[in-house]
Amino acid sequence: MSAETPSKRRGRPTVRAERSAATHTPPPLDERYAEELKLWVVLSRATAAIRRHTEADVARHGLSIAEFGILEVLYHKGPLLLGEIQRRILVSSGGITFLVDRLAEKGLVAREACPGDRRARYAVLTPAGRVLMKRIFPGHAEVIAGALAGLSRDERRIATKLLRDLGRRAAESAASGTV
Amino acid sequence: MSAETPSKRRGRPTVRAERSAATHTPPPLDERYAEELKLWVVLSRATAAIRRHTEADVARHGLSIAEFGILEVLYHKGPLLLGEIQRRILVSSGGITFLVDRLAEKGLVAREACPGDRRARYAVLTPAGRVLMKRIFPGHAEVIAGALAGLSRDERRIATKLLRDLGRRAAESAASGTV
DNA sequence: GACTTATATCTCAGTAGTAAGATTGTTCCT
DNA sequence: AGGAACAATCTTACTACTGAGATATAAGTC
Repeated sequence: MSAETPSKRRGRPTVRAERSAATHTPPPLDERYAEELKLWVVLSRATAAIRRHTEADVARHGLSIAEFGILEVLYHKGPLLLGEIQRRILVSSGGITFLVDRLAEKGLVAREACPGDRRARYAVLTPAGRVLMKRIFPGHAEVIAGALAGLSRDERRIATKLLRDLGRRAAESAASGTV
Repeated sequence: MSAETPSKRRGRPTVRAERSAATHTPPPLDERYAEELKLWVVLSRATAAIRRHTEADVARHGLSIAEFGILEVLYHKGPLLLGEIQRRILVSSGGITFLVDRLAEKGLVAREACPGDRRARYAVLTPAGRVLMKRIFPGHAEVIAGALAGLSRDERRIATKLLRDLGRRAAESAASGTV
């Protein structure tokens, strides 16, 4: 309910709004969960708005969010099995193969055999990948911090706690379905 | 940092973890924005977890989230111009055409001419669409409420306020790019 | 050691969505 | 009225990603 872009609405006769309102029979009373629905709306919207910031930032370097996510996790955690990355960045099994392929083509990531298990492959950052992350990660962190600047430090702390609880519980009650 | 699925890890020799940790040179100090990054992580994760609930629910009726979003906004607001829907559910201009086409094929939505402006089209719920929403919306609201049950009523209220502020500000500072 | 079950990744077909530009229509200005 | 500028939707080509199944490997059981 706050997504209305101001927009000069030049070519828009006012007939429309009236009509919109006029023929509408009021919704059946689903007031019961109004507050919950509202929370879900603001949660989705906030996430989408911030994601637009992060997408725009990584796009400047020719990366998608998912690609950047892989680079970031490798940058901070070191070599990881493809499946481990998959669980962290929440992408399908086919997706992780595809994404690592593409990062490999770009020369940012390489696959390495896993000594103890010949089914498994590690993804590792190449030197070029590491250099790239070193160069762009700090700016990315700044973009995120900027996008979160609508809250004070204390508010951010509270939000973090609430969202952690919320996410944990929601993930638990979602049965089975990761892949 | 909490996405590790427990998983019985039967076929997984322990060699791997050691190696992972061993060859990893510690990340350069990006402690500066650690709290902000954390908030962004829990925010994304919570949203993703809840979205999985909502997706699973609407999929039972053969709908995608975007399709459901259109039906819902029409259900609650009455006929709307395609552009208005687009701004509300945050999809590209091509996307809204595609989605309304598909809902029209399913017989849930129809296009109607706009009396005052022949470029514009209204989307309206067909009787079948209205019946469907009447039938499935309450259950959907319940699913959402259930997914949010990790927070108490007071916590939800606080979260709503914080997220509204956060989203508003983040949307403002994202220049231009809606389409 | 053969068999069953589980795991890790990959392949491939299909889907949902985006982005850029085309088309058609509207308003403003002279 | 004529033309410039702007707006709403649609078209088309493309991309990222999903999901089901395939392949190869591993571990536990008898």
